[in-house]
Amino acid sequence: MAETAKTRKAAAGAARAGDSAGAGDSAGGSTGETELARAYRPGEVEHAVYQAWLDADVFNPDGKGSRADRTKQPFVIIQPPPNVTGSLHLGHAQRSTVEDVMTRHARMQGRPALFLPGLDHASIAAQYVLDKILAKDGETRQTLGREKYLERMWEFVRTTRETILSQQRRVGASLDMSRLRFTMDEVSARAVREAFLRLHREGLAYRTEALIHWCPGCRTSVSDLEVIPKETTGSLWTMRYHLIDEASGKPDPTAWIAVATTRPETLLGDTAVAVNPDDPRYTALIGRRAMIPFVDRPVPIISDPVVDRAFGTGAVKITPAHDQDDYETGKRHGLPMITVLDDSAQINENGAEFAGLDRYEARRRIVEALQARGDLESVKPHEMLIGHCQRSDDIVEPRLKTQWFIRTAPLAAAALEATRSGRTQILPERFVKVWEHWMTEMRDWNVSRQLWWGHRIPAWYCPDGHTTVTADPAGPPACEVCARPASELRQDEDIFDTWFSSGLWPFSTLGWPEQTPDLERFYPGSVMETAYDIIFFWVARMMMLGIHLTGEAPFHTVYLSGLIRDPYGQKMSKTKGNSVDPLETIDDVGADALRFALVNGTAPGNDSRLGAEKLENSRNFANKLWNVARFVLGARPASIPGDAPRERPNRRLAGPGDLWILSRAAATVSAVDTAMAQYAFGDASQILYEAIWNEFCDWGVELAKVRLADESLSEAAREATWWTLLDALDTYLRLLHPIMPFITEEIWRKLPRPHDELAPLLIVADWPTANAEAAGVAAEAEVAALLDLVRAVRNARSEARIEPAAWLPVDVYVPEPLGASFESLRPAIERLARARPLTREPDLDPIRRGVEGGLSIIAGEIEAVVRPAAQDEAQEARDRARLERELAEAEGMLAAARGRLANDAFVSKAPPAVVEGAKTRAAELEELVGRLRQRLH
RNA sequence: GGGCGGUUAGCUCAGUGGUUAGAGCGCCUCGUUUACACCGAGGAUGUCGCAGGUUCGAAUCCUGCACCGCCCA
Repeated sequence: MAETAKTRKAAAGAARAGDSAGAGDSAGGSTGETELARAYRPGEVEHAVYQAWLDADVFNPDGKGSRADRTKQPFVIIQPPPNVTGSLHLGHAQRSTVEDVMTRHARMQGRPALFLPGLDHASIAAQYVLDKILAKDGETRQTLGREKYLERMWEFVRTTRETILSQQRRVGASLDMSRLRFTMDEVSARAVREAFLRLHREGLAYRTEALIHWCPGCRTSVSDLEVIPKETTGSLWTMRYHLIDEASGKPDPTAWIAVATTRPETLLGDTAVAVNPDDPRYTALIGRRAMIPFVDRPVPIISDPVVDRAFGTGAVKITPAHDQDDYETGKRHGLPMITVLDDSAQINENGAEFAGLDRYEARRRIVEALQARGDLESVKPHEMLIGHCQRSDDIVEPRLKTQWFIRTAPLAAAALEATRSGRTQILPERFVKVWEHWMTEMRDWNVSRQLWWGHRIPAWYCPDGHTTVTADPAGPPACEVCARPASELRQDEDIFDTWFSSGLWPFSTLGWPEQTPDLERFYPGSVMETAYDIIFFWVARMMMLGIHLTGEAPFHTVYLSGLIRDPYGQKMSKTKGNSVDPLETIDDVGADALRFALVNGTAPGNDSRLGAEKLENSRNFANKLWNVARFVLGARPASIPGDAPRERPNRRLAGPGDLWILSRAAATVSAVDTAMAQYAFGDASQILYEAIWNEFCDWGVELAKVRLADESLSEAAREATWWTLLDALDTYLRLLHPIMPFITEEIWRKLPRPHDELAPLLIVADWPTANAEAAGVAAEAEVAALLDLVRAVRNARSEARIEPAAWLPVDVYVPEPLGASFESLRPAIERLARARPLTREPDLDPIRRGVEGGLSIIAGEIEAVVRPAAQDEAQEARDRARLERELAEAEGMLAAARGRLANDAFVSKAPPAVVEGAKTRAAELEELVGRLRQRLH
């Protein structure tokens, strides 16, 4: 690429062609002319900049444009793979941004930085979406059949995949696309098979019949986590089961036991009635039998301490095949387990005359029939929690199924140990408690899904019921128990829970189980960034499987992001219609503004709201940066040729304002470093916002303007000022680059480069180090004092309602050691305070005596008088009011300071530095109060 | 029921024991000083949810309470 070649030449010290031509070549003509557009137009910049990164091959840590130091610890973020079900929302954009900020920061620090992209097949979600699409054509999964259905899925996924990847590019994510992984590609598939094989061999994967959560809509089992309990008002029906007269073996029409239930239809599967052993009401009935209506099944009346005597009648029906508690009770008492619901939640053949009915239709008819028989005692409204499918919102039914499970106890213990020992750190820390609780309570993980889109479970069964598990995609050659040939074996119909492959993600993406160079080098990764709502779903599983299968925790830091909400605090969702499309936003305000808005004002783990206002503010910030760059580039002294390599500012020739700028920039570097080290990206963005806007633009540039235009200064001095602006701008661009990569890159490429700058692009340029020489120089405090003078004059003028354009005489007393700085900055102070003539008095008296008819200025130790052309009484009164207000404020603070110092406890117990500070403070206030009083006398 | 978080300016939010509690937006006054009106100058606005406690000192730490939200059962 032309730009790269050119800058390399420049780096070698050779003269190069003008910036504008070089930039124009690669910026798609947007910057063909030397001048920058008046306003920043992201649409004209972003594509070209992204292309420049791609062309330079800098996203790949080993790419030809990479400047990574291979001896440094790599920085690795494996991106949480978005679902291929549709398009990305703001939450994705937020996460991509945060991940990208970290990656870019590490890259600029010279570390090999890998930000690995991926996509998740999301079985259940994808099938849910595709089924809806198919339904429009009157098709269903079943009518198409497995093979055709999967063809359609791959077709669907090809399109969404492109959408998602292009969105990632628009956001500016510096993903290494050469390492893109999909959870359904062969590398991932191999990892899934191998992981399962190992777990099975170790007895950590087992197959058993157990009660699982069944979603009739999705026609699959789902894990505990995918069931969302919802508060619902249902009914509590109390019905009578007639006792069996053991003599005749028939139900006694006059004797019954009343049981209460919220799901009458399950009575078809009842195999017992249970009471509490300590419940005197029922002691006599224990051991007798009751008749289940409609199915005419005699069942025992058993006693079990789990029965809550206070619930309903104190006697409960037991349906082991359709209720979690009953299942446990059934196992304890050896009760038969009768399934009465089929896959679609219709009553099956065990349901007598109700067979074939939907569960709720069956419920209605059963209640009617009970009432007709006189066996319905009562119906009451009942508040309860009902489990809904996370995906389809159908009411989930507990059902018996033979499924594969992962034994989680040993895995969870190891994961817990990793966080407790500090090998993996969870941020923010408050989530540790949640994590620990979850990890200690976890139940075995049901991984079978009766779906088609996903990794087929690599288990084969022979007619004798033996199980053979293999990692060979072709299947086993024969049953490993009885050696029956492959032709007689049948593969498990089910697929794995998507989170099973997701749990392998940190290493399957790097080629595991093969010991690839990537795995060797990039595993374990650095940071896992994700939203806190999938800490259990995903982080837990990555930790468990990662530690178990690789022996190492998959990352050293888990950074949990908050959720993005709309301006009213609502979760964004497409169905609510309040979701914000990241691409539309980028079209509106640019990717950088979106990124800034997503990071600014956020703290790790805290939800944040995003609305038009914030986006606008961010856009304005981008524009501000653009314009200050425009100014700086346009202010180049004529004595510096356009293609001159950059020089470090000459500190001996620089003015106090210049030193102030450099000092502030150095302080910003330190502050940003501190924030970045704590993952406080919101802080970093705020620090930069304030440094660039409130310091550099509002004061630094304004001071520099005056010097640049000052013909009385030497050419070299003016050049030093300009190089100072460039130096500071360069520092700010570097610091801001991780958050706002496009605009900073675009501006940076227009800056003259120093001879020793080796980076062709900002993205691979060095992260700044705080310049110790520049930090905290004495000039900074002196300039700050003089800027206070300017502020005080402006304030007084404004409060006195003097027209801003008027130039007014100002007499000022400036004590030492501020004199030299004052003289040096005099032209700037004149201009910024609209003070002319600005007369420096050698001592205070003439100032104080001359107050009559003027505005009194007290700025620290500097005092001044502003003389309006013709001061009227009203103006004088306003000025007096201002001073009185200032006096009252100062007196209040002085009283507080004195009070503190009068307190012996404070003086004796507070750290000496604090006491010292308070003394200084009190003295200053005393002084100020004295001055104000004098002015007001 | 258990846990976590929140409650700070009109709104949205920063603020991990130390001067006078901040920002953006909004509000008021003023402004074509060519970097920027996507701007500039100036200004007003707070019982830091409530009640106790610890401390020389509390928005910040502790206890309790209220309200809002989330997670888990």
